[in-house]
Amino acid sequence: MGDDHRSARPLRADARRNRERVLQIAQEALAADGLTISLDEIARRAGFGVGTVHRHFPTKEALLEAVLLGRAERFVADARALATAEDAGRAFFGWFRRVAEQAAANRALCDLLEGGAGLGSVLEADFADALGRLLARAQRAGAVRRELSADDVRDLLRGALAAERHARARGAAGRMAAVVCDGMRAGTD
Amino acid sequence: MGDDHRSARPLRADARRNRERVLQIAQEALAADGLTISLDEIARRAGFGVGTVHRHFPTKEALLEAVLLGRAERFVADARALATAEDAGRAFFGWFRRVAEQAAANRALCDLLEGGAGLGSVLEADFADALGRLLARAQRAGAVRRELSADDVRDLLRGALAAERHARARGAAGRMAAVVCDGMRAGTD
DNA sequence: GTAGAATCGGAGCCCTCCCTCCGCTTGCCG
DNA sequence: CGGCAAGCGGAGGGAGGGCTCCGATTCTAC
Repeated sequence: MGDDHRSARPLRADARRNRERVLQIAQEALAADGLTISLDEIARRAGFGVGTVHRHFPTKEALLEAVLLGRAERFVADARALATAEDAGRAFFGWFRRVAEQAAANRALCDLLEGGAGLGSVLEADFADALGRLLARAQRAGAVRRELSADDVRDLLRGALAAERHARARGAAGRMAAVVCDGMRAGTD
Repeated sequence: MGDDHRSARPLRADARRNRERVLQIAQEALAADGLTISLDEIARRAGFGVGTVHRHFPTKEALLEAVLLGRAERFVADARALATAEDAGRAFFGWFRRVAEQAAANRALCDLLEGGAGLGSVLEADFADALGRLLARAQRAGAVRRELSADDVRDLLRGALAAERHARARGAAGRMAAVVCDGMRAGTD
């Protein structure tokens, strides 16, 4: 559901440049400071007035969507691409760790995936679906414990994200997600 | 460090009752809604004016401390009591799971333990110390992977907490922390 | 070069929070 | 019971966040 243009006339050249700059700065600011950063602060960092930010992105949510939705969708696409991978266990664990590690590098993305249906309940449904398929195959292949449901794994991903986010700040990236993955493996205990 | 009274004269009977009631309602409200609940809302639920809440607890932080510090300290005491337990592995994992499960039942306690040094940097130090001892013994006993540092475990606890908190809302309490514990066990993979 | 449309800046509105202040009420001691 | 300190309620100050509005500015078609 749409940005805007396309139906109306194209943006003026300077406006298009400014829009790009807002997007760029917002992306950096969100990655560094998370979803709670204020639009005033983003405008300040970009060197614009608040009005300019609001004209291009009418609400804060619209800006978040423009910056983050694509990234989150990539995780879903990634999961779908692995739906028929040879090694179902490898596919599942690889995806899980990749999501945890990549999201951990971006505070806003973390906030988004950790939170409930904060942004895009549609995306959340797709995400759950893709995760469910990957999990089911991995379980049939005997690589993941049978008793874990898709909701369990969704919550474990939230946990891995929280752990990775903090660990990353101390230069221990990747290890926390690995521990959680080992916990999900079959035959442990 | 100190509530208040004791040095001054004792509270008037009605004031003491009211103080207890604020504490009681605040405890429930915080458990249900987390650290971000407003003092106005707590006052409203207790049936008092904001002024009354602020007289008994001069700042929001003071109220949080009165409600939560004791609970968090119990975790530290619990860890210390287990410092010489027979089975070091059992002691470590039991403690880890207990913290994750009990805190998961209380949103504010979760927020507190997940966040950095939000409240009581002294407590945080004690907490880290107690956790470190429990971990070191469990590792010497071969029950926990050697490569995990105390900071790693602290972050994994944050993760387990986040996972448990969400899982609890769907009636899957305890399972998430168990998975993380299995991931920390030695000899996996 | 110029007129007019598109864009911009940021003051300012509204809302939510924490906290303070003070006039009114209430328990308590003599 | 009377007086008064202790306690109470809640208006409102100050900070900060989202969003709007409109005069000033800048681009661009002609």
